[in-house]
Amino acid sequence: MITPRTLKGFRDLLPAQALARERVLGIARDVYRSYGFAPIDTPALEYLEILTGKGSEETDKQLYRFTDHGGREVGMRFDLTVPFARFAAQHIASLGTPFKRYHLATVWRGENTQRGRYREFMQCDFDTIGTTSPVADLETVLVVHDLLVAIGLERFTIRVNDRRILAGLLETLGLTDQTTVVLRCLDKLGKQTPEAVGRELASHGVAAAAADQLLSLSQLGGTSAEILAGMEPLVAASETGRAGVAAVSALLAGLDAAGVADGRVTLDPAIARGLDYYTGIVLESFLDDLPGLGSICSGGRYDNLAGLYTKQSLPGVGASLGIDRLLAGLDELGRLETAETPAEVFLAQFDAAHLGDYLRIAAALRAAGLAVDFYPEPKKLGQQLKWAGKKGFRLAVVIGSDEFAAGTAQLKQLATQQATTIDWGGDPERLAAAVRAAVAT
RNA sequence: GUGGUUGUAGCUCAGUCGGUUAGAGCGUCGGUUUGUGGUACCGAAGGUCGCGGGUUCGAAUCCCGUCAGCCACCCCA
Repeated sequence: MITPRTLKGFRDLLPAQALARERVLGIARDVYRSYGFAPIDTPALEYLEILTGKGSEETDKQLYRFTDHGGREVGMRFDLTVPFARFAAQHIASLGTPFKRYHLATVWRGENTQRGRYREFMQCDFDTIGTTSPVADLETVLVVHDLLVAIGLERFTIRVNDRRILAGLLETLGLTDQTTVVLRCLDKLGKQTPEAVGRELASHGVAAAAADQLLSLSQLGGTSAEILAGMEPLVAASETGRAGVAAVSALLAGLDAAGVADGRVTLDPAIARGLDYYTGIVLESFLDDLPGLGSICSGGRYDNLAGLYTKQSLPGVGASLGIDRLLAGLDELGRLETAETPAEVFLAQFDAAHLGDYLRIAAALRAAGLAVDFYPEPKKLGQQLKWAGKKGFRLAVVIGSDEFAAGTAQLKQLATQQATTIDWGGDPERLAAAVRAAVAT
């Protein structure tokens, strides 16, 4: 006998979990579409050379890779952005720019697992390429905001920053070639003390005076206006830095103009992002109640990514919802729905002699747009109802020989056990209309 | 990948200094006069004690390995 089991970091989803995931996927799809993003798909496997060296050394290590039966070096995608860059470079001639796409798909990373951190998980990406317009940056943040609101989150914060601000300071300090290292160090400020980060910077050869300036930039606090004011003198000597500050300032103003509530999006100079390819604005999103979970939706502007595959300039900006991490967080917060059925209506099989009537009724209900589960056995009604209640149906339709004779039906709200009797006179369409009204309440 | 920690019925756990057929609650299934569920009563099923070795007369209990979960590092969704 072979032990049934799954690989480390790979999971089965039971109906309740799969329903929750599909629900959020549907929301993401709807929000992305509402901004005009179009769906695409790409293969799970790519030539290894497409995937390596694009994210960072770390992602190269985490890449699932193998040699296929034809001797090709193959990798499994570890995110959706790098495959998209390849996709864009390959198809841009027929796509035209600007091009907006979304992509909901599974990715794989061979790293160590933890809560909300798996080796196989889904991402919900959306990106706009072919434009450097600040409007695209603004729209990216708006989409993330709308998405988190549509999911039903109330307590979340989107933190934004612009990499050019730090890049400007690094330029001023003559540390441009150490950008990646410095970014990684500063990214830890949420978890480590400034002193510890300062020591780590020093260990990488950053002079104390320079480290002080970097830390003071990253630790700027207060209102967005105060943070912006604090940034200006630090980057005044750098055109790049000034551009970054201006971009963030314009972004915040745009969000305000778009009606985004105060506090939903905050300027956080410490947000830097580990991936090498970001060049402009960066954003991360956190559940206020679970800061330790990490970012559930992150992104930014990357103006050089597609340059690895084409000479054509393809700037891009976008973000990605980590749906499995989000669901792990919602589960921990007790915010996941427990229904194990996608159907709202339970049709009891009361009297086997009326099987044909039940089938006609079920068909009429389905034709009316309702999802209906008809119980397959004429079991004791109590048992059928108990089963229906556990599965999470909203409404039970109970029609026995008495009801058939009288042309009535009992509609029972399973959550409250409240039952009402309606007349349908043997007309399945009338019954369907009544059931639809009952489900809607 | 490195370090730490945990692993007993579907779930949450108990198992005393290693000692005979491993327990509880919840859940599940059946029943409590053949038309109505979440409360009550009765009964039942369900465990290779993660897996594999070792020590021992004897191991769920000790040792080693391995797999998996969690935590930190790392990195990120």
